[in-house]
Amino acid sequence: MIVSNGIPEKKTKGKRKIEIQKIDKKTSLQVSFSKRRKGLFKKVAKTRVLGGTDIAILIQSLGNKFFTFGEPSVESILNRCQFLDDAHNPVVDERGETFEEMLTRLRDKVSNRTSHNSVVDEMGKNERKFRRENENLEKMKLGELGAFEEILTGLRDEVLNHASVSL
Amino acid sequence: MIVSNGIPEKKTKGKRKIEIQKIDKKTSLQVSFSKRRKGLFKKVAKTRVLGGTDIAILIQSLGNKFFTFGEPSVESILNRCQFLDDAHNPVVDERGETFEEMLTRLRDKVSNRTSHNSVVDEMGKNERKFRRENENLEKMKLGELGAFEEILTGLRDEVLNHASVSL
DNA sequence: AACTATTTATAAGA
DNA sequence: TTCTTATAAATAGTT
Repeated sequence: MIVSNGIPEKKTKGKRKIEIQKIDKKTSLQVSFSKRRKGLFKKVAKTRVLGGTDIAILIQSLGNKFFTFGEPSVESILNRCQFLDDAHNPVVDERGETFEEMLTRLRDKVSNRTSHNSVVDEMGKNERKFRRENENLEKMKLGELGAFEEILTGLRDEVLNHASVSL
Repeated sequence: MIVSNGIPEKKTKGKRKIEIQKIDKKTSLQVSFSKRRKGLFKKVAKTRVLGGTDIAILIQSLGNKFFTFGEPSVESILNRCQFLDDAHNPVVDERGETFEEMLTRLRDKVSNRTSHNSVVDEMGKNERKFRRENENLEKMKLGELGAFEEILTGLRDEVLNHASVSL
């Protein structure tokens, strides 16, 4: 900084305090967004490491463009949130079951209703495939899993009924 | 700040530059996370206003506790993202199908593979139930729906195979 | 949780 | 959009 006459010459006014309020001028808005988005993503990345946490962030800009950032991925974090209610407590259905409990019951129900393990195995295989291919079974909410269970068993019952055989 | 002998006495070492890396000490980690989470949420709120955007952020802490923040709401922003891929374009699968197209094909496929309309009806009934109870079928991405289709048809094929009948 | 020296982010300007 | 720079804002280490 150049000093003359004992008075510091300031090349710019530098950063100044601003009110946090809507910016009317469109170009200013876009500049502000661009800068702050960059800073925000940077801070998210740092906070993730320093806080030992996983973070997902999704921004929808004025032009409806989406900017997302997540580690390990936005998807994986959203998936983990699926079984939490708004108060971040584990979701249970009307039976008071958690997700894992319901999965176990579904398996038991199917295995008890037939001696043909192949059917159970196939369900398991498909379930694993479903899980593996989509990494998203956990995303199904309890209500969805209940409906899923009904579809599977309902379909099986219907098919067996029309085939007129007993497995 | 107290000054004696022309030398400023520094009460603390102040903020110091740190490496962005995993913090081993648990208490330090928690303090760092707590401070940064607060700062991050504050910045999200400011960026939202100054950038004229909608933002959702989800943090899963080490203790698996979730912290979320979103305006207008986390849910609403996630919903808007549901059918966009990572490049934020509409999702289509390897067939080039959209969600609705795949739904239609699934129905046709099932109805063409059997003369027993009851099976189709049952699937439709369950599907409607699935849709109605969860308001969430639309939420399933194409990949999930494909796997869902495979589970249904795979299970049916397996059952029919073991029942040794042809519908 | 509070303090504060310092780092980091950024508003305005170019 | 990118660079600069003075300043505002956040925060690491300490108490």
